[in-house]
Amino acid sequence: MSKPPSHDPRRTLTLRDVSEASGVSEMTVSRVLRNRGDVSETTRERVLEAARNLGYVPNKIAGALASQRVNLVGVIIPSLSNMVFPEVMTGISEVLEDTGLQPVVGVSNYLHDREEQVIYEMLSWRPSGLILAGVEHSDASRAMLAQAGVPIVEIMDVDGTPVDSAVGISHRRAGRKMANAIIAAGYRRIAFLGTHMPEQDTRARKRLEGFEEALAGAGLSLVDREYYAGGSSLLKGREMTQALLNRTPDVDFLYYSNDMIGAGGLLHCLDQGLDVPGKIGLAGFNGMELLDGLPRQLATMDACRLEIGQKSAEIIAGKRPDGVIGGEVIELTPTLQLGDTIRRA
Amino acid sequence: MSKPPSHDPRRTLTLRDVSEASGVSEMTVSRVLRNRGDVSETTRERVLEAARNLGYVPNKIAGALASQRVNLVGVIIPSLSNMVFPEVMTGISEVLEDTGLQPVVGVSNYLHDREEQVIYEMLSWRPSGLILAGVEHSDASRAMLAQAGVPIVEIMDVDGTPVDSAVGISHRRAGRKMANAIIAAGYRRIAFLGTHMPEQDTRARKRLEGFEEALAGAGLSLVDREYYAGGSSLLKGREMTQALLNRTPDVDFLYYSNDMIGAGGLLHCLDQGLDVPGKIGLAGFNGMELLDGLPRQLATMDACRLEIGQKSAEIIAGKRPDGVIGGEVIELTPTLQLGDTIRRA
DNA sequence: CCCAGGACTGTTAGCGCTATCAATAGCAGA
DNA sequence: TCTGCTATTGATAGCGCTAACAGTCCTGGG
Repeated sequence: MSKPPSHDPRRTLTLRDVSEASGVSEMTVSRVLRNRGDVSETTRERVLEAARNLGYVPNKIAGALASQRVNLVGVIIPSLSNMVFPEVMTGISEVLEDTGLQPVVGVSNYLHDREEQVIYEMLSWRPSGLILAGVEHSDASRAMLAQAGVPIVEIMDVDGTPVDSAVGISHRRAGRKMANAIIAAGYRRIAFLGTHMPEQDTRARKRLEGFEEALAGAGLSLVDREYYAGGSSLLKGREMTQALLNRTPDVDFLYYSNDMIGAGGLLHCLDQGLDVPGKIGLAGFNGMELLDGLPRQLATMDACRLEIGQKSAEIIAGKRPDGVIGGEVIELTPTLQLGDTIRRA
Repeated sequence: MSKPPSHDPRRTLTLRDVSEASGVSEMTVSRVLRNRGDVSETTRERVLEAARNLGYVPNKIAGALASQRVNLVGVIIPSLSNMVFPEVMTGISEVLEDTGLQPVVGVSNYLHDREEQVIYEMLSWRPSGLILAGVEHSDASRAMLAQAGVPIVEIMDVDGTPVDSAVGISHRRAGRKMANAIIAAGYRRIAFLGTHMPEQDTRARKRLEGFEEALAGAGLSLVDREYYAGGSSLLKGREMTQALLNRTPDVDFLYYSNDMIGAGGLLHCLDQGLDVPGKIGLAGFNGMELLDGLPRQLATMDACRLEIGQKSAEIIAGKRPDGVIGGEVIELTPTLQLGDTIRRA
């Protein structure tokens, strides 16, 4: 295609190489490559051709240092395999796409220590903003975030005090809402199945807390609970459900901490020929579209993942309509989908 | 906790601030913070305390520019919602964890143009290496990669000519293997259901090509095919399967391009009371553990995702046992799992 | 008591790019 | 012709950090 580069191939190219090849100053090359400032059309073309021929790729490290601007936005999530987060990412990318900002993903594995490291690592690249899941962080993390001097958006959860901005839902309220719907449908012997969550998944815990609160309000309490560790899958859901049903055969509702294990439970119940939702109801959390094709539609609650991603990115990009600068808390309202696993009035 | 910082809070902290606060030179601070070179224990502690009090976070941009070293590894994948890639990421992170390298994810949305942009963007940060999915790239992309001067690993697929190293499976061979198993089980009227993949998913296409090759070798050809666009889900699988069965009721095997739609198809067939695998067999691709709890285990083929991630990271980290430097091609062999949806001899 | 050598700390130059301002040219209006 | 602008290009000075080398001080052997 293009002429082979004439420079020493071992050395990496710099602006100077392009400048020499095109006969203008480095500054002019820089202007052309960034599309900034006035450059005559002829010069522009000459420079672009030289850059193309050489195969020059700018060094953003130097550029960022000189300009004190970095077009990166750090996104810190607990896990990639959770499927919730890829969808949030989609929302983020969507919005950032036409802002010149680029998301950079870090994974904390639900560990606060690990999160702290990732925050430190990210901040050391001086990103234009940081989006991170949850409002619970180590003291050191909060201190770093508060000092960072860039917009910080905590997502997924608004039950707590954010460092700066926050976008999410109230998981406590979500739990209450689900509980109320279940109670309203006449279920009384309700059990919970979910992550073993000492510190792990705070949001699941908050949902459960809200759930139990609402039960208590109706004079009820959980008749049994079953925890598991590790990734969620259909199989896990089946196993847990079987275990629980063996132990407490007379439950009439199974509340799962997420749709995946809920779906597993549903399959198990159907296999057993149980009357769903007549004798036993089920509900999960998350509104996983993925699972739409199951024999029955699992009752669930949408966590507004896409919207959370979008709104958080808008905050970072300074795109919020009202021109607010920081400290904004956006609470979204999850919709309850009764599906086919909670009986209707 | 710590004393409030005494510097102007608007300005971001630099080494100099820590140096002044601790009464040593910037260089010594740098040494302490990077844990490099000899520093007396007392000095070290003094510096660390000063840094902690101030809440100093090093500027890696400056550091990278000065040292010409960047501890970042670019990973470019087509999509996060595919579930295949998160698992690859897990393998990568696992290996990079104790090398001081940090993965940075970019998403190409299965578009070569977009991929080219992401490659350019990533290379402009001068990462220590690049891992990217597939061996098909635009000419410009290949040129950039070849010039980059850092290890490049193309993953998932080895049917093609990699720029540098590659780790993956032969999708063509995988398709053939599956076809042969299906033929051996006595199925004859075989249909394909999968992504509408003009350019989209090259690997799915290669599998199909291999599949059809093997059919042809046995004097067979696909009796029907059904394509879809968009993300895969159980529901999509159901719909496609229904459409295909309506059109061609006498098929005896359904070969899906991935497990998710395969699972949807399986649910549909079971709903319809079809005799699986007696009258009709099904197979997918990917070995999604996620789906393990389905009523029947779908026949599938493991794509070695975790291992691909690990091996590719090892190459970047220079950890390959044999000390090979580059240009290594590692072909992994996917295992066929017959599950419950291909009849046994 | 002197000096080699180790342990520790400091000084000097950039890394490759961009912000800023200066310089030059070209051209219309006074 | 001179002035005042605009359009275009260049020169200079860092951005915050680290590599490389240059001390400085102290210790033990001769």
